[in-house]
Amino acid sequence: MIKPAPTKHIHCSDCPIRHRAVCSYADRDELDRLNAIKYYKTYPPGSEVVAAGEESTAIGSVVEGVVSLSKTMADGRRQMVGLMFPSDFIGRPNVPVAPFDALAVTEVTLCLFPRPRFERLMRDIPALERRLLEITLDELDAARDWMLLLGRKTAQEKIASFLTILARRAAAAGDSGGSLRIALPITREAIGDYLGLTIETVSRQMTALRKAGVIVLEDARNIHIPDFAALLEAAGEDSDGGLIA
Amino acid sequence: MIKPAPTKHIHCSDCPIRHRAVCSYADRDELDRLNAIKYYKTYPPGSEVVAAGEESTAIGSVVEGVVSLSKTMADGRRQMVGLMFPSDFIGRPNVPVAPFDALAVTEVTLCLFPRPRFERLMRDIPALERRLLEITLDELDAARDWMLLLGRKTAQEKIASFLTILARRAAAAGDSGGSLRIALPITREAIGDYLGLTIETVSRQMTALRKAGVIVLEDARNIHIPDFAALLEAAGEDSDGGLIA
DNA sequence: CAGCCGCATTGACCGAGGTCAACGTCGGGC
DNA sequence: GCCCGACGTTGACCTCGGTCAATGCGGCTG
Repeated sequence: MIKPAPTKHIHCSDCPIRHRAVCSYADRDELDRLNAIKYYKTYPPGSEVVAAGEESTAIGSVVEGVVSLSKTMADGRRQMVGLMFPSDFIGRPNVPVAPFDALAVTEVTLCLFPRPRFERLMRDIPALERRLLEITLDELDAARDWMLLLGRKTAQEKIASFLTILARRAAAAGDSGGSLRIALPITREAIGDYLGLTIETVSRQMTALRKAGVIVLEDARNIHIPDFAALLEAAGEDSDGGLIA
Repeated sequence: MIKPAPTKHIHCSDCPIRHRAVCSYADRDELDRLNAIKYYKTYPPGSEVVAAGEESTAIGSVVEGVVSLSKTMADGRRQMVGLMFPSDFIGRPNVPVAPFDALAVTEVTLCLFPRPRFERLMRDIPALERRLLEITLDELDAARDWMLLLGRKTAQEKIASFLTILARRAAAAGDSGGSLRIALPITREAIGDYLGLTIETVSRQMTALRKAGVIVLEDARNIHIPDFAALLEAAGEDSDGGLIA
């Protein structure tokens, strides 16, 4: 059994991203073992990573692209329940059957570990399990914010909130420095599924925010934000939270 | 350091409930140590367990009563993001400041552990951490179902879904055997906060379900369900899921 | 017992957002 | 270049659920 060591980030030697779950512990030998058994897989945009109810044989993280997790009702109504960006972790340990669809929104590359192997490592390495708990708790927090958005915010507040999330993510990814620009990775339909709205309402509220001067639409997929505080205001959020908060 | 043992449920000797997180590992000595440092605290109905943004000094589980977790916007709009029943775990390890209000809905008794002590034990006992990961993953799944409900279901489907959740919980708690009766633990206002609706809409849709014969209102807080399949149908859920599913 | 307060129900009305349909725009293939 | 299909925008209309207000219904206290 591996002795737990103080958590510390280390890059997998041959991997383009730092896996949030897998690479944040300090045992070098284990890292090498992990590197040996992982593999990459690429999905074209729009393709299915796993379908709801299907058995998923691998667990891993997003290297490049965007993956949406969504639930669909019998009559076709759909709600997105997760939007995963590079370094996000996908797959539920110990439960092989997926409770939602995972779709490649853009072209996607995943870094995957065979499920049984990953689960055994998780059992052997407490630090890995600890990291996974952290990630899951973060996701639960995000899910709860999302519930407030879905249950109580107006269409315009939903759109503005969505944009603040993307803006913060872009800022955190190091795109800060220049003026604030957001590249929307997803279609209006996917935004609607994310926010519990129709495409028409998404479109109308984007126009409304543009006319109010809160956002500038360079084109349909690229947005400039002249005043982040105004966007926060429109999102109905406590104005004290800055761009990084 | 404690050797991880196969997960097995053991009752804390002097505790009326089986703590999902704390008591599901097999080391007897550790259990005794845990028992030694826990304490009980009771809250009157309507009182605050912790307020959003406040530091929470303890972590533990519900022994008796119901606790709601909810987020509030600046203008007073509120969305419930969790409803905790006996044996549910409350408090986020490693993050001392609560991101939501926790309110005692009924009279509530909690079984608590001082935060620093609990966190140290978590680090020492991998099985405890593993159990907590399981719990958090379950809550995340529930949160995602809840998102589908908030984002895409009609008012009537929301009410019916809420009743199926309570019915399943009641059945799982061993109330099965007789005919299906639900005792609503919360007010119409709290139901509205749970479902993203107003009290008036909650009331109207309850009436509508009653007139449709799906439910029978014994009084405002006690509901009889003559046909669970009909309720599932009204909830817009895949009919294949039975009462226990 | 009266009076009151908190909770629930019901009705009348209205508006935010869904629905249906037309149109614009862009990009890729023949 | 032309056509076609995917994506996005805009308009007209309607419906579901929110808002405001009145009423009912116990339970509790003076």
